[in-house]
Amino acid sequence: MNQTMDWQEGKEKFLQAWGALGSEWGINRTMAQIHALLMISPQSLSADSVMEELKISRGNANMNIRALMDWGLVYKELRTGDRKEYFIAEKDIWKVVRQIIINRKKRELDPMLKILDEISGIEPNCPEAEALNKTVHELKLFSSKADSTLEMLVKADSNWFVGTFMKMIK
Amino acid sequence: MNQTMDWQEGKEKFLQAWGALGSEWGINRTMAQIHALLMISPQSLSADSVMEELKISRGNANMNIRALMDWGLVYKELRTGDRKEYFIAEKDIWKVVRQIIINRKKRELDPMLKILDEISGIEPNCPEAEALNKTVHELKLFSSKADSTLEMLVKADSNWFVGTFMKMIK
DNA sequence: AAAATATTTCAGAAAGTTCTGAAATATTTA
DNA sequence: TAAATATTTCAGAACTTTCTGAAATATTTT
Repeated sequence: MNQTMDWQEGKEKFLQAWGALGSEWGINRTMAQIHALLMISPQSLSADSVMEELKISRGNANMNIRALMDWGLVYKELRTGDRKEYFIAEKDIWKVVRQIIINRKKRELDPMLKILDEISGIEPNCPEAEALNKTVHELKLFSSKADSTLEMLVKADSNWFVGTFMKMIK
Repeated sequence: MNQTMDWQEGKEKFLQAWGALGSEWGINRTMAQIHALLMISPQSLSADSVMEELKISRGNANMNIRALMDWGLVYKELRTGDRKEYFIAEKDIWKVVRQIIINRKKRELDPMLKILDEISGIEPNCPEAEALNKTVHELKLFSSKADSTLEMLVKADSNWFVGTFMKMIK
């Protein structure tokens, strides 16, 4: 019989999968797993709960929760009459993706555009220099387009995206 | 005086920048640098030239050139009367990006969709299970959309993309 | 078929990253 | 202000990834 998966097993699979995906994206495994755990938690969790659920040390939990907050993917939540801090993840997947785009764009695309500018305009006095110039020029065009596309995606809200953009590709 | 950068210096900056960008994307530094080197070379290069230019070992060069060929970003070129193999990079940046999308989609998005399907339909008999179901459901919707968007981008050719898509965001 | 040359493989070394756990610091309560 | 509790930091350990270089394999020439 096609026995339905139970919650515990589903949760574990999900944490695993999200952690693996994270590593492929240069986000570390634990950071991705903490994010996943918070995404599927109905309540906010304390650092201790995170440590226990994922079997990780206090230092590790602290560092990665902090990083998630820096990325704007996790918020602190204070409960009155409780000294601990609790953490809650952004659950709107579109907002999550948007935060990630913003962060990566800042870290990667912007520096790349800067360097391409610096390399522009080398004296084309040999085939090598010409080839370099050509590649740099094309990359600049492409990056600027990518840049404005991402800018647009970041500014657009979820509904606009689903409505307008998705209609286009039907 | 605003002295223009010379070719050697520009090349080095470019190789550095591309290598760094690669590591942020889970592509290893050397692989990215070999790709960059081939992108800005007017001629195809032998493994030996790559080794010498980037100061890397034969094994390293071989492994990463191989990986680049697997990704469809670099091709082998044979010269008549020469026993060595020469390598040349895909220089159309749009094709490069397309290959990368294809590869990453296969490695990441497809497995994620598969796992989300497996986790679907857990008995919602507690708030935890409900929250998991909700997250999984939303991720599935989002991933399918991302999937078809990428499918479209992959099928579209460069000109279509620049014309239609870019006009839309003006 | 032997010599010359080119390519691939892979074990161990080097480099890079992530994690632990205990100490330091900060904050709240009594 | 001292004790209790919570959070942060960070040196070294554990783990992961990447690289080297020499040996094995493959290919071409004589």
